[in-house]
Amino acid sequence: MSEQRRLDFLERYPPPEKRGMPKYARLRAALVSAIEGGYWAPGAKLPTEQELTGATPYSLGTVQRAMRALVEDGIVVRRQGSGSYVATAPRQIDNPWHLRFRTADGRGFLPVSPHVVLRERVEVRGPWSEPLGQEGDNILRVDRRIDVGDEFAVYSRFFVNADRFGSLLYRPLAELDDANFKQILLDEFDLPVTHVSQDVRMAIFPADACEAIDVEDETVGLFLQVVASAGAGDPVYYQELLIPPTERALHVSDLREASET
Amino acid sequence: MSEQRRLDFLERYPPPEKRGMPKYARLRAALVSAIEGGYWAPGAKLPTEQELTGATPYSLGTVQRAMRALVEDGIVVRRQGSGSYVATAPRQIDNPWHLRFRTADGRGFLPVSPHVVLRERVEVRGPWSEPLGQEGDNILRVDRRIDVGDEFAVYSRFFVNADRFGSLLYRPLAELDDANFKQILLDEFDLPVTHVSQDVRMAIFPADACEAIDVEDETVGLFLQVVASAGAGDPVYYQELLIPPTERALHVSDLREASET
DNA sequence: GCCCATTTGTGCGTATGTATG
DNA sequence: GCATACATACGCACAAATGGG
Repeated sequence: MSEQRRLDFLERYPPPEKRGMPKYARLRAALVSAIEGGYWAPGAKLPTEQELTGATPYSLGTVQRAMRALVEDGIVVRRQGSGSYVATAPRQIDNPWHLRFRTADGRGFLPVSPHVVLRERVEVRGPWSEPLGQEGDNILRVDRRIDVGDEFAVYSRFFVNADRFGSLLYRPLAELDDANFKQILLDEFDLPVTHVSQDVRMAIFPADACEAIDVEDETVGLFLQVVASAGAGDPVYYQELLIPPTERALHVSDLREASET
Repeated sequence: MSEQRRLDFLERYPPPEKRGMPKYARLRAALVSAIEGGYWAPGAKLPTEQELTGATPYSLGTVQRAMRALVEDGIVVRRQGSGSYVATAPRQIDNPWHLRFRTADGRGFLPVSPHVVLRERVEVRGPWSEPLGQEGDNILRVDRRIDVGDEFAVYSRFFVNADRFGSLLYRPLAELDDANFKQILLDEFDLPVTHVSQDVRMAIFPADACEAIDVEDETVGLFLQVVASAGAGDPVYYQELLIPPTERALHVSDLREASET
């Protein structure tokens, strides 16, 4: 007889009931919530497929598809013949704004603290125009100064299509300070950001940015361009990051590449 | 009656017959080969699930799993009620050495041409030691100068565990010039590189690297550190790239993030 | 070394839902 | 309305790895 494992996670972390959301996605979401909420500690053994199919309204195939997705996320490790376990170093699910700097020991990331310095519609065209479908001034730009661990500051320019995501226009600025835009997209627009394209080079920073982040004019630093998309071909935002010279390394990806052998 | 679609791709692009390779992976590999080989043009309609299950030794579930993997790769687009199509801008499958620089128009990538300048065992420890499991001098280092589109050169330091991948030691250097190490890992060791962690910062280049890539001493440029893993927690190589100042943007990722909402 | 229960991995067949044209 | 085609879901069978006795 196998050891009894906790199976009431569905009560504590109920699966979302979004209309049209498939079962495997609901189960996956519930498991993610439970793991992030500490229901199972890192390294803990998860219920077996049998237990999950028995104690939940999900069939074996559905359970397996949800678990496979968690493995691809790096949240769960499965060992044939042994069991499924919470990954010991679960990857950060929400890497807000794609801005993570390594700590000195290389293991963690420095805390970031953003605040909005500008919000406006833009009519000029730029690298954002094509991916976001600019027509006239339907582009919303949000600039932020992002303090990184009391060491330095990064300047961020953020662009979305105002026709699609106009509700951002009417939020108070303070609310945008700490907003995880990915979370907003998922919660309010049901758009999961799944693809990220990032280009990096060195560049001379413009005067306004230098002033905003307290570096001297004409500073040369890292220039990062980000296009985030929902699904394979639906860009939802474009972002530019100006990172002054620092010893800290910017972590640009910890992502899956090709899938399933 | 539906239009007859070409179904002899399995003869022209036979699925690999690796022992223990699951069917869905073989079908996926065959489809990838056929698409990359031009059997179906971008935008072309692929055979339906029915046709595939009927004309191949694969069941519906297997076909669907292979197709879903292709969608996650961005190689195929599926539309319910319509069909499956080759993506019009299929992502580059093999981004050798993670070194791709945008062309001026931002659409393509500059050609790269590497050649080996050094191959040796190393005993000193470094950032590669922990992920690769260094014990004594069991680390193999391969340095290369990589010319990028006749414009500039990048210096690359590459590290693997010699105990695991010792066969690299005995290959002629010329053969390593153009080697796609990912392909070697897949073909000879059955190890698909699926995870890539990349950190970037600015750094002063050491004298030997400056000389090798024809830039002046003490040059400040991009410093990129890469850890590539097979599966969630099996690092297979560590790489450092020294990129001198250039207008060209380095493309650091076009990868999936979270999966299957 | 072997056997055996457990657990995940793969594969097949079927049924049903839903979007497309 | 209708046939087509992808999407989800279920149930079953067997293979393969694990871990303990």
